[in-house]
Amino acid sequence: MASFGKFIKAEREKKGWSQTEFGAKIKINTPAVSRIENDRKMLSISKIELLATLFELNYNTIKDLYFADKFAKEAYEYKCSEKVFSVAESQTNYLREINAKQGKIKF
Amino acid sequence: MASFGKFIKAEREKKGWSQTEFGAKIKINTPAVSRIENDRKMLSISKIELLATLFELNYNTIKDLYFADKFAKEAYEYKCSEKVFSVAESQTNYLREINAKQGKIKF
DNA sequence: GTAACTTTGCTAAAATTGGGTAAAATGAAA
DNA sequence: TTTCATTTTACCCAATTTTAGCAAAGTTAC
Repeated sequence: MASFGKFIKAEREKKGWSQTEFGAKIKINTPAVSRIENDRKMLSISKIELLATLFELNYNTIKDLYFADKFAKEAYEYKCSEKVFSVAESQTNYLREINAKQGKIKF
Repeated sequence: MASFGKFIKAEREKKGWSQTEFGAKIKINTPAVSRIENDRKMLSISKIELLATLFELNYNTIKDLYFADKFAKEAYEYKCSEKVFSVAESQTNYLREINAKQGKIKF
């Protein structure tokens, strides 16, 4: 995946929709679609579920792609090292773990 | 690293500073330090360089830790799968690659 | 040239962010 | 128990960021 925007463009074209047609389905106008597809702006997270439905793809997969894109761009912008994601991953695992424990304790 | 906030607290305590003393050094007040250390708010990215200097640690390492924390929290909040970071990593690598190529072409 | 499609410049409202103050809460020592 | 140092919380705010809108310009294909 080059970017989330490029992914959206490819899926839209697979469906044979113009930017305007696609935009009408997700309730944004053509210029906004253009900016999203060209990575000038991000689509709102609130529309990801509708997007998955329109493209007939798994919601969680799309959501992952969305955040992966977001993180990648930020990591690139701030010149993070390649280690940043492994650190992030272990921390996310830790967060899941302690919150699972706390959930159990409360129960 | 449990979180960036906990990392800051540990380093501060190693130096024997109170939150108030530490806050004076980075020009934020005690309640703000408390929030940052307890992961209620993020420290501004603009202060990361000063932070590295105060803790006598490598700037790029601190910056990585900062973003790793940010990504981890977001990935956790939105229940991303464990794959999100590997996707992000390959995209970041791709971004570096195409921008290196473009740099060369322009040159 | 024309029509369909896409992009850009400028704007705006809403949301987010990182911090402040005042006061409450906590912890340790006497 | 009291006191004092330290930390946390409630409430607030200015600045910034964000996604989108409109109008118009630009591009592409026929």
